[in-house]
Amino acid sequence: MLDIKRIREDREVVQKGLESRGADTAVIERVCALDGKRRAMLAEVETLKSERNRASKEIGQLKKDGKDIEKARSAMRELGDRIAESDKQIRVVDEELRAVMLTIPNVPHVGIPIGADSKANRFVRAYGEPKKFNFKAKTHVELGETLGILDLTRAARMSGAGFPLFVREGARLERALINFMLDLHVKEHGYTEIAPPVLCNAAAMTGTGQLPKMAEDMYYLKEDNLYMIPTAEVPVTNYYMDEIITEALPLRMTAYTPCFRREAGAAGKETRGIIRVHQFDKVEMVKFVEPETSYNELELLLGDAEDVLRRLGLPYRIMELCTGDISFAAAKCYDIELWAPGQNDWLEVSSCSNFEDFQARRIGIRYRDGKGRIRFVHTLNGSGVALARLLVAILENGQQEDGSIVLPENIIPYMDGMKEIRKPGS
RNA sequence: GGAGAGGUGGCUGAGUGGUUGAAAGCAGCGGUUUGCUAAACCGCGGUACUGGUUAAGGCCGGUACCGGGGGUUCGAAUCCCCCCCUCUCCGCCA
Repeated sequence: MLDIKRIREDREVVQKGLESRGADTAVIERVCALDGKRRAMLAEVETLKSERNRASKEIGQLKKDGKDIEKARSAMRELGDRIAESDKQIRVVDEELRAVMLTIPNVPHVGIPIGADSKANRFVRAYGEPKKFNFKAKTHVELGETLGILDLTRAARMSGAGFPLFVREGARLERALINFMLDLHVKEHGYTEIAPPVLCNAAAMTGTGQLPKMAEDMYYLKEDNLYMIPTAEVPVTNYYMDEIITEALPLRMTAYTPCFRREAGAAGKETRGIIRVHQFDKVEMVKFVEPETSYNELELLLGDAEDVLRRLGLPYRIMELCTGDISFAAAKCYDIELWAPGQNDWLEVSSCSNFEDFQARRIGIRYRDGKGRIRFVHTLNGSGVALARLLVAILENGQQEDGSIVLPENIIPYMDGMKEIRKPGS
C-alpha cells in the first residue's frame, strides 16, 4: 500500500510512476477526493466528540456533588446520536478508501527501464555459456520419462494435468536440491530457516499483495477461509505481521515450501512438462531491512540466488524487469533465467524484488531506527530457487547422448555419492 | 469436537462505569553522582489518525486505541452479545 500522505504531497511523482507501469491513474483522483472528504468529516465529528467528553466529565462532577443531572443528560443524548451517525458515514468512506488503496500497485523505482512488457527488460549480466551438444538435445520430459524418474501420466490420473510426480532418483534429486539450497543459505549466507504454514488467511495474502488482485490464481478452501500459498513469500514475510521488530536489522529468513498456483488463464502456455505446474517446490529468501539499505540488500539477495546456480554450474542470465513487467507490489525486480537446451530457451527460476515499504505498510511491520523513531521496514524477497524448473535445467544441461544425466558436482554429496542418473540396468 | 480459565503498554502485571493513556515492577531514554564500568538516586515515556504552528528537528491542540466486531449509557478497559486466539482437562488423531 502506498502512503496516503505521499499521494497527498507528491501526487505528480506518484502518478507518473504508476503511469510508467501502465497502471490506471484515475484511482489517484478518487483517492484524493475520498481523503479530502474523510478529513473534513473527521474534523467535524472530533469537535463533537470533544464536546461530549467535556460534558460527560461535567455530568460526572455534578453527580458527585449530588446535583440534578437529568437536564444535562437529555441534552447530551442528541449529541451522541449525531456522533454515531457521523461515525457511520466516516466508516463507509474509510472502507471505500482502503479498498481503493489496496488496488494501487507500487510506484516503480526511478532507475528501472521503462516499457510496456518483457521486451523492454534490461539485460544485466550472464554466467556460463548456453550449452551446445553434438546431438539433438532432448527435453526433460523425454529424459525424465525414459529414465523413469518423472511420471506425468500417473500424476494426471490422480490429480490432472500440471502436477509433477518424481520417482526414485527424481524424487531424491528434488530432496537433495532442497537440502543443498537451504544449507547454502543458512550456513553461508546467514539466513534463518523456518518451516511455515502453507495455508494462509486473507489478511496475510492481502499483506504481501496477492489479494485482492490475484484471487483467481490461488487455490481457496472455502470451508476454512484459507488460501494455499502461491509462494513462501507469503508466510515468511508475514512472520512479523503487526509487530515492531526488536531484533537488529537486516533480518534474513529462508524457507522451503511447496507452492500452489491455479494458473488460471495460462492454459496452452508452456504446458508441456513441468515448466508451468500447479504445484512446485521452492526455497525462498526474505529480508527485512532498513529503508536506507534496501537497494544494496537487493543486490546481495540477487547474489545469494546466483550463488545457488553458480555452484551447480548452470548457465544463467539476469534481467532487470521494466516498469510494465514488474509485479504488483515490487518497486524493482531482477529475474534470473536458466538456459534449458531441451527447450532451447531461458527459464525463469528466480525473481528478486525490493518492495520498499509497500508490503510492510499493509502488514504492519515496523522497527525502531537509531533515533528511536518507529518506521516501516523495507521487505525484499527472492526465490532461491524454484525447483521444478531447476530440475528441468539440470536434466537438460546434464544430459548425455545415451539419455543419462551427469549430476552437478556439488549435489553429489547430497545424493550419497551418485554421479549420474542412468536407466536401471544400463 | 466438549468443559473450564484467560487475552491490558516493549515485557510482567493491577484495575471500583466518571481527571485511567491506564497502578506497580522490569526494560528503555535523559540527568545527578562517579578514574571507567556497575550500582544508587531523580526525571521522562506509547501508537495511529487529525488540526495549528515552524525553514526544519520540533512545539501546541483534538480524536481514537486495554484481542476483534457490535450493543447498553450523558460517559465503557470495566456491563451485555457475537467472533478470534491462548492455556488446562476430556475426546479424537499422524
